[in-house]
Amino acid sequence: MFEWEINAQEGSARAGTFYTPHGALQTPIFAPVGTQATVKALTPAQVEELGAQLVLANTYHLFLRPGDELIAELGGLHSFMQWHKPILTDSGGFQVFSLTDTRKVDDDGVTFKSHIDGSTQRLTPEISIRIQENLGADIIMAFDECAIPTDYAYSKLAMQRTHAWAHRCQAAKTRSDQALFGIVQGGIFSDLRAESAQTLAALDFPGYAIGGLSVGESKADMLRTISEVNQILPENKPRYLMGVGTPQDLIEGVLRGVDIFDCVLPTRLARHNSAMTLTGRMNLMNAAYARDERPINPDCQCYTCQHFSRAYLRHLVNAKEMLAATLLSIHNLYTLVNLTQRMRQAILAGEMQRFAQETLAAIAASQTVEEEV
RNA sequence: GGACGGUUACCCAAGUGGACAACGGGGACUGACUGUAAAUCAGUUGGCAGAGGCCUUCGGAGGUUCGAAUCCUUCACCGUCCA
Repeated sequence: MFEWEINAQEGSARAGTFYTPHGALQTPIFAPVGTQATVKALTPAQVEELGAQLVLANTYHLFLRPGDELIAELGGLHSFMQWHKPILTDSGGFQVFSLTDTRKVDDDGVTFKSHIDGSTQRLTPEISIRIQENLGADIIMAFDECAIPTDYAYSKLAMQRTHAWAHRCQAAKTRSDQALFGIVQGGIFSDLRAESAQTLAALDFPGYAIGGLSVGESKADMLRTISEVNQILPENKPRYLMGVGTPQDLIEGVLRGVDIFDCVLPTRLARHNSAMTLTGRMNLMNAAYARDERPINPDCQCYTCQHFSRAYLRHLVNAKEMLAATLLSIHNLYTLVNLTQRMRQAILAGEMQRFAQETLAAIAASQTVEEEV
């Protein structure tokens, strides 16, 4: 179980297969985020139809509501949410970072105020693992501390804590049918990232995540950090870049050896009326689309683009109809999932460099146009 | 025919002598969003100029006043009631 094979490699880019109890992941992949055991606005059938192989859910949210023990009692997350392909649960570490005002971190763990009812809650590596074992995902994440990536002193402290917690997560883990991934931290600092990657590599996880990026640092720092970390992480394990991202980020990530991505962007943008394309975003609220009969992207094969005009989508968005969120979520997720599928094909065919160059050039060209306007 | 009440920007609606280009909603327009406290948040919404600024507005016309969306006269239209 949790065997990882590299099917093809071109430069640092890899096409691989990761075997889990709920099926094999053909990487590179983009995983839709379903924080509360649902990819917002979509049925599992729709998520599957657009080509997603893996869905992410969240420890913190499901622990607070409806409770991990309840989900275990009901047969686990797969059965509960009726998603029968692989699931990854995040450890709650990111909430430590994002719930800035209501948390207290110490070496043992984190005390939170619940965003739902204000009650005081506690997460530690052991509690996070217990929750994730109750949820029953195929891939579970070590409990980590994410920090503001440009603060050296704090990044170092958070990194050290993350390492100690990674040990404790391994020790607390009891199920053998779940793969526990370690998370590299260290902000944008080369020495910290190197230390973090080496320390975690020595712990021999079945997979590794790069955390703490795309949270405010520059794009150059993010890309440099990904390269540095992946040079150290073992090649014979999958690598997961957490919380990324945009089409450009996915291409740049794959070029630097990333296998798995997740991001809320496609589904959030969809609910906020924006359609993603490889070359930019389209705000469907804009009056310019009122009479536009074209699909969002004439080259897109998704359900939304195969059936609906920009004019109709603009109407749905404008009228605040729920279907707008569904159709835009399908399109946005398809765009990223399809991009990772095309990158896999390109790597298998030995054409990834060319594909990346062409696509990145098109993205750069569209951004230049926007700046001139 | 008479008595009251009303007419404010795209719509609803506050304002009853100076702090009013005019509260607040809605609508419209625009922007942001990267391991989801997010179907959210922010900005603009009389015209002109790169800000201070200038010009034109509160049903129409006229008047009082240093000054009017606010007071007076009159006309128009809408509503309720009495003949």
